[in-house]
This record gives sequence, structure tokens and C-alpha cells, in this order.
Amino acid sequence: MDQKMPTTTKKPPQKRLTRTRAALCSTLLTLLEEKALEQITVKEITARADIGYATFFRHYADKEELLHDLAAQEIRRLLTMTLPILYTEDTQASTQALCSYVWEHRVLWKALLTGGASATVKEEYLKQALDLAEDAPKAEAWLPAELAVTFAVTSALDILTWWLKQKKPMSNKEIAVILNRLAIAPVYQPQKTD
Amino acid sequence: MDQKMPTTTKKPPQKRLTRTRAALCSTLLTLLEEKALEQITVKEITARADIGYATFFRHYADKEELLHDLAAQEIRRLLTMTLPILYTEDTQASTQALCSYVWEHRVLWKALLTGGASATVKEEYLKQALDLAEDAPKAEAWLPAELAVTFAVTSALDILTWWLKQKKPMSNKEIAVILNRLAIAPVYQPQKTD
DNA sequence: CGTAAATGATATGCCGTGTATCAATAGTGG
DNA sequence: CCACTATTGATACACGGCATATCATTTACG
Repeated sequence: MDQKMPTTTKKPPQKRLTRTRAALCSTLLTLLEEKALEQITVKEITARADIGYATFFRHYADKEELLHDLAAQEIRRLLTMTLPILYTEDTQASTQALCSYVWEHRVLWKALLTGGASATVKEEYLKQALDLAEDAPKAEAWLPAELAVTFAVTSALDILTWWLKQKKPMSNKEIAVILNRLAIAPVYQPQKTD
Repeated sequence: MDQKMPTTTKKPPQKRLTRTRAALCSTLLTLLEEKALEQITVKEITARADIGYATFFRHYADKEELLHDLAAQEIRRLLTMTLPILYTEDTQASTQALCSYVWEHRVLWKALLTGGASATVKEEYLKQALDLAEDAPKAEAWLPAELAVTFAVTSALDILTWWLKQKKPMSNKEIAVILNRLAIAPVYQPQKTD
């Protein structure tokens, strides 16, 4: 039962492993600012990251897995921050917080949303959002709950995408007002024009 | 100077050429219902279409070109029909017409929007829409014109996508009301809640 | 029928993927 | 500082899809 510990306790060092993975993620992020994932070769990634070609596959089965690893955690982080929108009545404040966060991490999110991974990122984002919002309290009678989430999430992402694409982006306060008015309030705030 | 007409006027028959192209388009459409474009091989397309492999490249440079040829005309058609939204004040009627048209061609548009080409189709759709809407009269002061179009188009497409994905879709009248209320009216109709 | 366009079939070179192997390096524990 | 092992680098390899070229065959039109 303890064939794994002949004499000394062997603990796998994880320093280098982590460093290589970080390098791969970082490099992919850079490349995604230029072109789509399909046009990026593993050879290209490893070359820029100064890492052996074969080493790539010791960490990830393919490009897609690397992208997923890179995006999933960032999505989860942003989504967790967006979650309060479902439970508060002051959606404007939550939306403002969302835009501030995106603006602070605009390099990352510009790459994720406007780059070659946008389709995958948006798809994964919606998927996670639908999971989290499954037991949300708010829903309007005239609007199926699932469609409400789908609309709010995809619209919000599209507005953010447009925002980050601009050469001279407006302030995060300005975009937050628009985002809340177009994508959030119509779904998650009682309408006075019924 | 007239080497092109030795004796008899040679007019290229186009029957077979058109037929082959139609077969390729149709086959691609079928395959797109199952999987993404990247996972579809030219070999697969030509095999199902009962067409020689090399023949494919006599018509299209690659898969992407075939998809573009297939999607562009359909997009133009639907977009032309959507255009009145920009000029009428009764957006509900135009939206209703849009949903009716999509419902009539739901097989085609389900493949285009929910299948493996969705990203390309949506991107192309937005591109064409931005061109057409460039000299549109309507714009709200608080909302940049380009963002208005981007939001309306992408939101509408996302709502339509959700609609077509449902196993038991609601009627086109129902979805038209929602679509107009969420994506069109907030942008192209005077807001009474200002 | 005869002619030219269009196709089918096949061979070929190229490139990216993913695996396997083995020598070299780096980090850990003693 | 010395082992010892995880991790890496480099290379070779098989596999498959892409795209082109070639030539015989078929189709369509006059």
C-alpha cells in the first residue's frame, strides 16, 4: 500500500509546472488579440512561450483545452461579481461594479471578448450564467426565465464588446448606464410602462 | 483579338455548374446542423453531395468561402426585410414580419443560427447591418448610433437563436412581442419613461 | 455528331496534430 | 553538496486534412 514512499516522502515540485502553464496561457492570450484560435498553431504558441513543442501536450490535450482553462476561471470571477444583479433591486449599482471591474481588467477582457476566442468565451459565459441563475427569484411573467438570462447575458457581453472595441471608449460610468438601461433593467426591474 | 470565337459562338452552359454549387450549399447546410464548420471536412461534403473531391476547389477556395456564399445571400434577404424597422414608427409590425419570415424558413435559419456557423453568420449579419444603417435617421441622444444598431441586431439574433433552439417554440407572434419589447423598441422608439 | 466546359479519379506535396522516445535540466530532500 | 525524480527539450514518427496538378471521361449545347 505504500509502494509510493520507499524511504523519503516524494512530493512533486510544482513550481516549474505552474510557470510553464502560466507562460502558455499568457502567450495564448497575446495571440488571441491578433487572430482566431483556429489560425493559431501549437507550434506558434510554444515558440513564443519558449517552450518545447511536445511539452504543450503534457499540460493540455489541445488548444481548446488551454483556452478553456484560461477563460473559465476569468468568466467565473466576473460572473460571481455579476450575480448580485439577480438579487438586488438596485441593478444600476451592480452594473456599475461590473463595468468597473471590466475596465480594470480591460486588457484581459478585450482579448477575450473582441479577439479570436469571443465565440467560445460568450458561449461558456452563457452556460455558466444559466447554471447560476437557475434558482434565481426574479422573473417577469411575460418573459420565460431562461430567455431572460440569455438576453441579459448576451446583450451585456455584446455591449461590453462594443465598448472595449472603441478606440476612445467612453467612461465606465457612461457605459454602465446604457448597459443597465438596455440589458438589465428591462429584465430584472419592474417595468413602469406595463 | 477574337481568339475566343473561332467559328461558332461558344456560350458556357451553366446548368451543371449551378447544380453542383447548389448541391454543395445544400450539403453544407445539412452538415452544419450537426457540427461546427471546423469539424466538417471537404471530403465529407463532397462525399455526401456525390461530387468529386477536387471539384470542390473548382468552385470555392475553401470551406469558409462556401459558407460565406451560402450565408451572405440569405442574410441580405432577411436584412432587407428587417430594414423598415429603421424608418417606421410601428416597430411591432416590422418585428412581426421578421419573425414570420424566420419561422417560414426555420429549417434554414435554425441551421445558420444554432449550428456550427453561428459565429460567422452573426458577424456577417452585423457587418451588413452596420453598412445599411449608416444613413438611418433614427438615433437616441443618450445612445451612440453604432451601439444602437449593434445592440438591436445582436440582441435580436440572440433572441431568435434561443427561440429556434426550443423544442416546443412559442408562436412567432409571441416571440415578436418579446423581441420588439427587448431589442427594438428600447432603441428605435421614443421612450416614455425618460 | 463534334466541341468545349465541367467533372471524376488519382497522385502528390505540404502542414498541423498528437505520440513516443531519450537525453538533459531543474528543483527537492537529505 | 549530493542524489533522485519530476519536468522539460529535441527529435522522429504516423496520421489526416488541405490544396493543386494531371488526364481520362462525361455532359451539355450548337
